Amino acid sequence: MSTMTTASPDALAQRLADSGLRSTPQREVIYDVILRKRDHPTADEVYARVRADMPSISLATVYNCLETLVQCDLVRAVNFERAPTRYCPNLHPHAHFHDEQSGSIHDIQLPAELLEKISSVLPAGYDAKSLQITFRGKAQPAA
Amino acid sequence: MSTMTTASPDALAQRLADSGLRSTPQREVIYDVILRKRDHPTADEVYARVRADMPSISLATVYNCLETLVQCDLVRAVNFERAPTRYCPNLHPHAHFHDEQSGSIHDIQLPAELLEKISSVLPAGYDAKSLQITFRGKAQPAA
DNA sequence: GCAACAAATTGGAATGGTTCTAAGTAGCAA
DNA sequence: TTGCTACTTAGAACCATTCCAATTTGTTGC
Repeated sequence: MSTMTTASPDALAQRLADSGLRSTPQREVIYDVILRKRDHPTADEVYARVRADMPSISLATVYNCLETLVQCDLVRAVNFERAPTRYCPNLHPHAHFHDEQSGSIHDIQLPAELLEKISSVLPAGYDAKSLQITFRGKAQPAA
Repeated sequence: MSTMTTASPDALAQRLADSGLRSTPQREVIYDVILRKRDHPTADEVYARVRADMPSISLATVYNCLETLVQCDLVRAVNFERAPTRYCPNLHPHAHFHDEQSGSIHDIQLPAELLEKISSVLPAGYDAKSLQITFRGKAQPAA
């Protein structure tokens, strides 16, 4: 199926190959760690999780691999304020809700219809390649 | 008139007083510099502009004063990716368009109706205090 | 399998925007 | 004045990230 947007673990080698890159143990474990727990870890958090499986990995490699995964469109990098970059395995278009109390990030589904409406506010001559929508506030844990 | 959202230069002293803060020459000149040229300068750019009027000011003070102005809701701080924070004198709700070629930021007016629609996608329990919308792409200079 | 080349990883140093700190200055209150 | 507090200042510290130079790993052609 060619239209899937959430890649399976195997997709990694393929995507890398498509870009002329190699599938390495480091890239595999990092990708795996991000898919396993579908939250929004920072590079440091990824580093911590990966070291459980691969204690010898370096932080520089974590940064390098995350950058590679972002280039290959396998994960997305998101920034909130000036906090450390977070990495997001959700490749569908969506907004983020940043909970100020807990610091946690929640994905917010966006209807395609709304995305169109938002893009349509751009004046002529503006060609948007990407759109980032971030809410900030209080989120009560869902019952 | 109590509903104006773009403050006049005089509003500075009032707003500061409301928060129990003093109006200082440094705060005045920084606020003035930001209102004068309505773009999205970084702290460094503000520092450069302010030094024309007040050569002895320090960068730390520029950061301090900008922070104060943000607290008093006289300017807004906006972040793009991990680039230096920019300061925005436009207090109306609006989106930003980040032109990848020139690096410049353009304000995009948002209809109130659209803002409501966007906020309405939040599930129950999510209480958003602020909303940031950023486009990224190519902008042709308007004719 | 081996040489040769390219890609990837590594630790540590460097970078750069921002914040912190401790000292000095300035304005207000008794 | 004497104090008190707010504010400014220079420089050090911070910290996420990137850079660098050296090594390791993988791949390709023989």
